[in-house]
Amino acid sequence: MSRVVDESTAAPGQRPDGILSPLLTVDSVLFTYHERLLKILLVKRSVEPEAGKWGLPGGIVDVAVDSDLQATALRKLVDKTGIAPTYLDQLETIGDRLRDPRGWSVTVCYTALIAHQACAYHVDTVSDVRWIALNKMRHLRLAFDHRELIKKAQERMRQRALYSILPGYALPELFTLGELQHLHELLIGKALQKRSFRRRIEQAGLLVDSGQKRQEQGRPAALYRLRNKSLSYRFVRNLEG
Amino acid sequence: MSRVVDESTAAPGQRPDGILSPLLTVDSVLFTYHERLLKILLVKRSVEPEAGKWGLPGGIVDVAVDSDLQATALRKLVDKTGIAPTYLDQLETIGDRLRDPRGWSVTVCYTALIAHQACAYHVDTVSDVRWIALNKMRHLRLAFDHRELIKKAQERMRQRALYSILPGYALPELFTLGELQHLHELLIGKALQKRSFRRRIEQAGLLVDSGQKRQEQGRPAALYRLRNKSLSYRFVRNLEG
DNA sequence: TCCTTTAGTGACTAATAGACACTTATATAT
DNA sequence: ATATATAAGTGTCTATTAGTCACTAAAGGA
Repeated sequence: MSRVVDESTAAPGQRPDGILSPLLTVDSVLFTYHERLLKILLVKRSVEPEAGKWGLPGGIVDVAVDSDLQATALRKLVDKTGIAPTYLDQLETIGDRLRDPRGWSVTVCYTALIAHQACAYHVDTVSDVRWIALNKMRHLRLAFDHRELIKKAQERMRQRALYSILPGYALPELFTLGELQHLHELLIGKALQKRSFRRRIEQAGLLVDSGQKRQEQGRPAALYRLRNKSLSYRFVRNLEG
Repeated sequence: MSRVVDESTAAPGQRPDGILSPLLTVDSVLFTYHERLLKILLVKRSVEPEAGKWGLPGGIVDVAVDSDLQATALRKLVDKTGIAPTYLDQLETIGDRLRDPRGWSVTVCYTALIAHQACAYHVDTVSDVRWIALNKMRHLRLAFDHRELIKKAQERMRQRALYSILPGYALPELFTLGELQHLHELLIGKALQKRSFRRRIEQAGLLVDSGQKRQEQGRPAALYRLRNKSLSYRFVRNLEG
C-alpha cells in the first residue's frame, strides 16, 4: 500500500508513512562550580534560527549515529567540553508548536554536572562556548525557551541539594566540606548551619575522608570524595520558607 | 511537488529537510484505586506491531491536532476513559533504536491519576480497555518496553506517597483517611502508623473536612477533599529499609 | 606573640515521627 | 437490650534528628 505525500507544504517533517514527525532535539544544562560561583555552559549560536543568541549545548538527534537519547546528549556535551560529564540526568521534555519558529519541535532536556577543571582548557580554547555565572544571566539574550529550561534545571538542582549530595559532582574529585556546603548554599539560596550539614554528610556515610588536607586561608580542611552509592540522605528541616 | 512513498518499508521517517526523524509517541500510566487495589489502565493492541499484547494508553503525536505533548497524552486518555485525568505529570522520555521493531522511536511517558468511578462506565463499555490490578500483571504479555515504564511510574508514585498526598487524586472527590492511608500503603508497600499518617495530613492543613460521614463497617469516617495547593509534606521516617 | 581566618566539635534545645494503648461510634448477631 | 466485631480517631510517652551557638583547633601573616 502506498499513498501520495506533498512535500512542499509538509513542515514540520513528514514521515514517509504519512505521519507528521516533529523535529527532535536534545539539550543539556551543564552546571559547574568555579570561583565560588555556580555556572552553566552556554554556546553562542552561529546559524539561524536565533543566530547570535546564547543557547544550551545540544542539537538534533541523529538516528544514524546515536543509540539512544542520552547518547545524543553526551555526544553534544563531549563536543563542547572535550569530556563526558560525571553526572547526567533527564530533566523534562518540552514539545509544542511555538517554541521553535520552524514549527512543532521537541527537546529532551538533561541536567548535567562536571568539575570545572576537567574541561577548563577545552572550553577556553573554543570561542563560541563559555561558562556563565547564573547570577549574571539576566541581560543575556537566550535562544528559544532555553531560559525556562535553565530555570527548571536550577529548581531540580535545588531539590537535589536539599535531599542529596549529588551536587558534589560539580566539584573536583577531592573537595572540602566547606566547598560542598557553599555549593549547596548557592543552589538552595540560603545559608546552612555548618553543624547540621556536616552531620548529614557523616551520618549517611556518603563521603570518604582521603587523609589529605588543603587550605587557602585558616585551618586546613579534610578532603572528601563522592561514593557512588547512596547519594541521597533524608530531610532538611526549616529550609523552606 | 509530490511523491509516492512505500509505507511498508519506510522506517524510520525522513523529514523533507533530510533529517531522519524518529517516530514520536506519548504513553500514559493511568492509576486508580478500586476495591482496595491499585490498578492501571491497559489497552489490548489490535494492530501490528505487538498485536494481541497489552499496552499503555497512548499513541503517535499528531502535530496537526495536538498543541503540545501533554495534549497528546490527554487526547489519548480521554479517548479511552471518556474523561480527562485529575492529575497528569511527565515521567520520563525513552528513545532508542531497539524498543520498537520498526526502528528508532521515542516515547514521552506520563503518569496520570483518576477516580475509578469517574470513568468506570466508559471503560466497561469499551472491550479493548481494562483496569488491571498491579499485583496481577505478572503473567500478562505487555507490548514494547511498557512493563519497564509501568515499573518506573510505580516507583515515582511510591516517592509521591512518601512525601505528598498527591496519590489522593486516584480517589473520588470525597474520601476517608482510611482509604487514603491504604492507598499509600499499597504504593509504599508497607503498613503505616495510623497516628503518624493522620498527623501529617492534619498538620500540613492539606485536606478539608466536609462534615459528612461514610461507613461500611465500624465507626463512620469523616470525609476529606483534596486542596489544590501545597500537596506535599515533609519527611517520613523509618519507611526505607 | 597576637590576630585573623577557616575547620571542626560539644552539648543543649526544639521539632517531629514512632509506637501503642485507649476511647468512640456504628452495624449486626444473640 | 446487650454483647461483639469493626473501624475511626485520640492521648501520650519515647526516640530520633535538626537547629543553635559557643567552643576549640590549626594554619598564615602582621
